[in-house]
Amino acid sequence: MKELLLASVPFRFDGRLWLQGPDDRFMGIGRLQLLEHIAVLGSISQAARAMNMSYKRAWDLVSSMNAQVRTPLVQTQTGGRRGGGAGLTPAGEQVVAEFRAMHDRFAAFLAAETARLYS
Amino acid sequence: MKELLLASVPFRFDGRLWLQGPDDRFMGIGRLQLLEHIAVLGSISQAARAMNMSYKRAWDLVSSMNAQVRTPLVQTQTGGRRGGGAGLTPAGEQVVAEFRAMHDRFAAFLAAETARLYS
DNA sequence: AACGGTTATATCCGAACAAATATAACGACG
DNA sequence: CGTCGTTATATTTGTTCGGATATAACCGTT
Repeated sequence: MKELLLASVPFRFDGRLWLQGPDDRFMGIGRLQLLEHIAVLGSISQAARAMNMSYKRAWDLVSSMNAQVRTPLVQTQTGGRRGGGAGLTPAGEQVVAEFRAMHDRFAAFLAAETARLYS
Repeated sequence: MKELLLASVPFRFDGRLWLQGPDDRFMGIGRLQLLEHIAVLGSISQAARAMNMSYKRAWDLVSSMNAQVRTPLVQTQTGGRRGGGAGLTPAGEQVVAEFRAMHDRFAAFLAAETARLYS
C-alpha cells in the first residue's frame, strides 16, 4: 500500500456529527449523552453532576431541544417525592435510539478511516 | 421502511472531521481550504483575503501546522518580487491530497446518512 | 535610494460562551 | 407545617477566541 505521510505522525482521527436546526443545534453527542443520563438517573441535575456539567448548562440544553420539536423529548416535574425529576418521553427515547445508531455508524466510519490510514 | 421521527423535522445533517495532535488541532476543513488557497494564490495574505479571514488568523494556522510536523507544509519567503510569498512544500501537497480524500469520503458518509434519514 | 507587498510579531479590544452564584416555586413526606 | 431535592430563571463573573491595529524586517523592482 502507498506510504501515507499522515500515518507517520501521532495524530488522532476525530470528528463530530450533529443535527442542525435553523437557529440552534438540535442534537449532538453531548446532548445525546445528556439525554441518556437523564433516562437512567431520572433527573436533570443528577445527569449534570454525573457528566461534570453545570445544572444551568444541562437545563439550557434540554430547553433548547424541547423548544425545537412539537412533542418535547424530556418531560419534567417540579416538586414531589424526590423534589422533582425528569425523564424521556416516547419521542425522546426514539430520538435517542435513532441518533445513537447514527453516531455508532459514524464511529465505525472513523475507525475505518483510521484503519485505512495505518494500513 | 420504518418511520423515523427525526425525518419529520427540517434538521440538517452536519459534521466535522479533523486530525488532532497532542496539544493543537493539526488538520481540519478550514486549515485544508487555507492550504488549498495558498497553493493557488501563492501567498498567505492573498489566501486570507480570498477566504475573508484575517491575516493573523491565517498566519497562526500556518504556524500551528508547520510547528507540528518535521518538514513544514508551507514554505514562505519574505521580500522579493511580489513582496514575498508562500507555497506548499511536497509534504504540504501530500497532506492536502490525503486529507482532501478523507474529507470527500466523509462528505459521502454524510450524504448517505441523510439519504437513509429521508428514505 | 525609495517603493510596494509580503512575512512576522506584539498588543489591545470585543463578542461569545460557559461557569458560578443566587433565588424562587414546587410538592411529597416526615 | 417545615424540610428537602429538584426545576426554573436571572445575574454576574471569567475565559477563550478571533478581529483590529500597529510596526518592523525583508528584498526585488523601479
